[in-house]
Amino acid sequence: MAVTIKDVARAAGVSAATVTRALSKPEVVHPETRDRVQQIAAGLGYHPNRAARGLITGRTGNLGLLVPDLGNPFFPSIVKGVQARAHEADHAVFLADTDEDPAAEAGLVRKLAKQVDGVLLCSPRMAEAELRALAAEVPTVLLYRRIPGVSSVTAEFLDGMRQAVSHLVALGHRRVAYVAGPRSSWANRERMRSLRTVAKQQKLELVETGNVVPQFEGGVSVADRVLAERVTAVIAYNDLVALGLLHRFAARGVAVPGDISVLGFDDIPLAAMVHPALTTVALPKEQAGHAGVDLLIKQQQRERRELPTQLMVRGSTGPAR
Amino acid sequence: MAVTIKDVARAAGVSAATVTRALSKPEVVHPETRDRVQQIAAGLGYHPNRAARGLITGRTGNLGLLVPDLGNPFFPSIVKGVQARAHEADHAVFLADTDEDPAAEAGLVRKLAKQVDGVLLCSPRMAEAELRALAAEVPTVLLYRRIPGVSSVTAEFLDGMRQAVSHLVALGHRRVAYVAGPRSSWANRERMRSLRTVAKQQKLELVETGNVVPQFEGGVSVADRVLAERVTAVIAYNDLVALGLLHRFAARGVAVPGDISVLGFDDIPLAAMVHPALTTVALPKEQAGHAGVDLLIKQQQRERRELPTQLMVRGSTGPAR
DNA sequence: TCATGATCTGTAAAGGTTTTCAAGCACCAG
DNA sequence: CTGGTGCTTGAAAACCTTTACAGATCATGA
Repeated sequence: MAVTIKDVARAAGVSAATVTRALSKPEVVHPETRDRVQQIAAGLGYHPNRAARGLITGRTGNLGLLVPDLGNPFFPSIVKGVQARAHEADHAVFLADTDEDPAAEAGLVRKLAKQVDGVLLCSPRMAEAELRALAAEVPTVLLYRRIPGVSSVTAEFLDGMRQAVSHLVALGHRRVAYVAGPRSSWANRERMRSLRTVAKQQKLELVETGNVVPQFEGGVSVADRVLAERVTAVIAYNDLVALGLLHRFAARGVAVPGDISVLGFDDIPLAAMVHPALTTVALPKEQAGHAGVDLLIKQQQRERRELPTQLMVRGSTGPAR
Repeated sequence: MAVTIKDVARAAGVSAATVTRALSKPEVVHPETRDRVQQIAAGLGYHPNRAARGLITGRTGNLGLLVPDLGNPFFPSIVKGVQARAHEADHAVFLADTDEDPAAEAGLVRKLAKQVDGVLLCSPRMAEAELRALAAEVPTVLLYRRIPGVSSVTAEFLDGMRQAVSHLVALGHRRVAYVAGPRSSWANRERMRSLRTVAKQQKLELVETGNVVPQFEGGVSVADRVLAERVTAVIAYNDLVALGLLHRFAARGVAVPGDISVLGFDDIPLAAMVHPALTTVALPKEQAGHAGVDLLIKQQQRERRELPTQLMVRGSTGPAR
């Protein structure tokens, strides 16, 4: 049913080898033959079977991409970026959603491993040792996580935090809360660390609450505790949590930014759509996807790329009360 | 480098055939041999190369999934559903984002075709004839589109619209606007048709505006035109457009639902997070993904499944002014 | 003891492609 | 006319599995 290289060969009156060459190394075959073969291949709608090709070349033209939760709009943006760049490079992408289950991650990767030239692991919660073992089996690029000896794409968290804190300090805030994300998350540890450093530098008093699930509900659940701390501003682990805070504040009649300023992290598309629009530290998402694919395709091992961040000032932050 | 069936065979002192059998048809090999082989395979971390297997069995264990825009939260939800069910059935999924480009769709599918057992086409904008041609080449299931002779999963749009309109009529609305989506979209045509039918039945005066891009910006761009129509309620093509309306209304100081009620379609996660929360017709998303995968895996041709819809009444609709 | 059958295992072919190697051919210089 | 060179092509092997077929072993019943 499917048209194979033999069909083309027969139709063109040449051998399979010539067909392959006409399509992938056009310069080595006689122009006349080449044109005829190409024409016939196109006419028959022939596309090489990539699985068969992969078997012999060792390169499948496929990439694997693991994300923890497509429900968080941060990740679809990354997927979009990966997807776009992979497509440009004529690669297809396998997607797997681990549903925030670290235990499932390694297994999923190993199952994919044979079918791909490499995998992009997005914010994996996996233990470092396991991650390292995995990276030894399959070419791996980490997105938004960094461990020694493995390629990664991250963002300048420290600089992002600095922008955020400077913004708050300039608005007169002296005591702010941080709503922490999952303890096992590298991103959370990194943000926390950056925030502590910057807060100390800028003499900002920090109140840490959490840890919450990195979702809307997490923000809702911690909002009242934040209010009880009598801070004038709150920085959330990510935008989804910030939106949860916003939601609960609105329900309780707490004015934003009048009574309290709210600052997020990620800059998901949503952040600009709500009222008040969320001030947030924008992380490169599609670009991270692009960079990750580039690293993988160029087979660059142990390469680190750190992309810039940008504070997006919107309506949810204002002068301290 | 990768461990193949031969490695296992050698280590176990048996032939490759026995290894295959020990793993996929355990009942036909001697218990003792079977256990030994299985143990060694596990120890070596052997996983059959699915590409090679696919070559001979004709089944790859892969599914293709095409979506128009991951930036619209409606689609990640579907992807999540597909992904989850596919994984249960031990299938991997190829994801492709066409970026709302109908021309790219067919090409993408054809490139994937050889590597998958079937494709899930989500809301394709492709012309019906082309879609039909494609379905003849690859087992195909349409998600949120219906054409004769091709399996599909859709939702009860008509019933959803009836719920929505009844809700508005009960609140005293007599004249409402509909913001239409892309003209080429089947979903838009379907919603439009349902709405017209229901509006006539319930004596609701309908003002049609649009067509807008099915995104936040689309809603923003048409909001003022909607206000100029002096309607007391507006139904948007989808939630993203509704959020755009909400945004622009808030910016202009138009009270929702005080001055105008807003009703969406889809029930994306976002809808419940904004203020006022969006009243919307919930479409099954993850379930649609599940159903689609089931149809594909069971190889059911020309099967139609229509899932129920549910009006979610939230804060954005209220009594007519 | 022999034939029969059941149970278990190995050999070889197949699937679609790429690549290595060698062969065929035309052309040129000697 | 001969040997060499360069271009173009085909045959065959290889990639990793699965499966049809046949062979081997063993026990059973006659």
